[in-house]
Amino acid sequence: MNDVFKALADPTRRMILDLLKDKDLSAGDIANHFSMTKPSISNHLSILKKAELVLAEKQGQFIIYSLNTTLFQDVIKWMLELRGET
Amino acid sequence: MNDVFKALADPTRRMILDLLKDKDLSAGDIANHFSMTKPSISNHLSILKKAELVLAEKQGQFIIYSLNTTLFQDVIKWMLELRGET
DNA sequence: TAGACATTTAGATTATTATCTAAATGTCTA
DNA sequence: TAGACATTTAGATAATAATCTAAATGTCTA
Repeated sequence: MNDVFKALADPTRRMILDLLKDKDLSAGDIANHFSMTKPSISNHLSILKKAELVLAEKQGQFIIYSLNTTLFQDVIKWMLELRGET
Repeated sequence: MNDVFKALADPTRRMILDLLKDKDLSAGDIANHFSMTKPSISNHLSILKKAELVLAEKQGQFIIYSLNTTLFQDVIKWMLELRGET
């Protein structure tokens, strides 16, 4: 779960997840939402992908990213346990 | 919420929260659970305190730390929203 | 009130991370 | 198949963060 927490620690990466909530987007579309270079966004995407918070599917020359919230379950479980809500 | 995510990104700090789940502990008690110097743990505690994930109460020469899970609510809400469970 | 103890602060070092520019890779289409 | 476009990789730099030792601060008690 460490990769997940590390990935969530950066505000840009959390914003990317927020963007993907509404619809899947290409790397370029995502980058266009930020005042940051494409390689920087590409790096953030690779961190999110390594944490399995996003999925990447190649469609021709585009790579379409989508949200994967399955690991949120583990985080939520950990938090609820800390709250004593086993 | 950035401070919360930043605070949660470090495994030592998450372990400290796990420790405090069972009972409140002094800074020294917490430090004794780790193979790290007391100043390092003190630094981690200050980051957790800044994020409001722990509360610190002075009792004589001891400082007793306790878990504060109120902000977890915000994190859980954010995650559920991303999952489309508004 | 001197000394022991608990904790933090200060300052330095090292490791990690975020970001950039330039270049490489792969895909589409005229 | 040449060139345009989408994305990533490589390599460098700068900002953050984790950790340590040494010292300071505050509190208790003999």
